[in-house]
Amino acid sequence: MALVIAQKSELCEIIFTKLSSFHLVPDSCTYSIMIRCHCEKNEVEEAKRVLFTVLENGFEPDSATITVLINSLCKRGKVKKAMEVFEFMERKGLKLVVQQHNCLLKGLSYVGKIEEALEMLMNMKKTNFGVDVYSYSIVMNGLCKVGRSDEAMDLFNEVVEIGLIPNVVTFNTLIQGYSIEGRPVEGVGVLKMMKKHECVPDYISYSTVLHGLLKWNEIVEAFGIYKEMVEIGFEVDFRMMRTLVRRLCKRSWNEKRLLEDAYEVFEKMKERGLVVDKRTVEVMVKACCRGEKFDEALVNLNDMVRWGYSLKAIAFEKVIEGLCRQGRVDEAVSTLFLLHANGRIGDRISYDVLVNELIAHGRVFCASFLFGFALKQGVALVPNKELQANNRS
DNA sequence: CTAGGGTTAG
Repeated sequence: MALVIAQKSELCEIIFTKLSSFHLVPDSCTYSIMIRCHCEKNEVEEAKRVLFTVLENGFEPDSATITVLINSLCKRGKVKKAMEVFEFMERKGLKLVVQQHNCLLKGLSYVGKIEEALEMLMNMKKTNFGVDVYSYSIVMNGLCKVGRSDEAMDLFNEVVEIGLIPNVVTFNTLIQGYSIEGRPVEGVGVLKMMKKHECVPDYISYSTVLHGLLKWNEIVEAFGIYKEMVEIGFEVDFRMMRTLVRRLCKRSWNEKRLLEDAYEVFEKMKERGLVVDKRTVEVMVKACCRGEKFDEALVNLNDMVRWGYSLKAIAFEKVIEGLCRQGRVDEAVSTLFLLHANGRIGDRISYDVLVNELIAHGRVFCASFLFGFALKQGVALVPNKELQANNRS
């Protein structure tokens, strides 16, 4: 079994053929492992042959063995063959247990025969072997995958009605269904429902909800779920965090309060040492400028240059203009040099704004120096009156 | 103490 798990099926088979030289006789458990071994190698016919050998040797193959075989067939979409095994066992007078029925349910859903799966589920209810929560979860998943979450929800209600206990997988299936159907907020509703059913949402529950909300652009809801995840201690996938930051930034243009939320997620990414791509930084800096948060913008520009990222000049230019507007001219000049350290050249507007702001502070000498510096960089500025006067003197 | 089985995401 260890060899099968380690995917060393060849070795497993060699040992099996050498059993007799150790005077060992395989029993039903050995055969069951061999069936799985062949299934792993996609040798279904071989697996079936082993099953027949088991029967010929007078062993009663136990249900776990049959499950492995049926499951392996179903997983590969060979539902018809699985049915054959199924019927063969019934002719032998062996009744199939709920696990095997469940494999078939999954197989039927997998090949798109969801109606047949539903019919089978209804028949299972009538037998002594019955149905369990796996059966329902499987069919619900089949329905969800084809955009029939309402029917999946009907089945969920049936689960509760007949006294089965839905588990985290049952709920996660519903969440996924709503997500792909474009009803992500109902996924949030399922999360709340779980708490009522005393089922603890897991990482998959939250991630699926968050992914759905992001996919359908429910950004404010998404941030709420993100916060819950952080509070619980789940590490949110960095790609989702990146999307969240960008969308919150975009939204903060019209809804100022969202800037803070965006920054919170952004900071968490840096704190976790995640690679923040330059596009996200640019969007974040842009949003900071728009929200007049130049300290934050500047901190990030500094970080980016230090880490060797080459950002678009516009990110710096917006900060320069903003700082000048606030009269923080020294920091604005520093930002200009930061831009140069980043390997780019400021545009005409940045130099214009800086020169004018320096003059406004009465620092004409600095303004002249900067003016000359701009010319050297090939940025053509139109000198204003003060500068001309200064240069004449 | 005593092998092997079925459900959810990106």
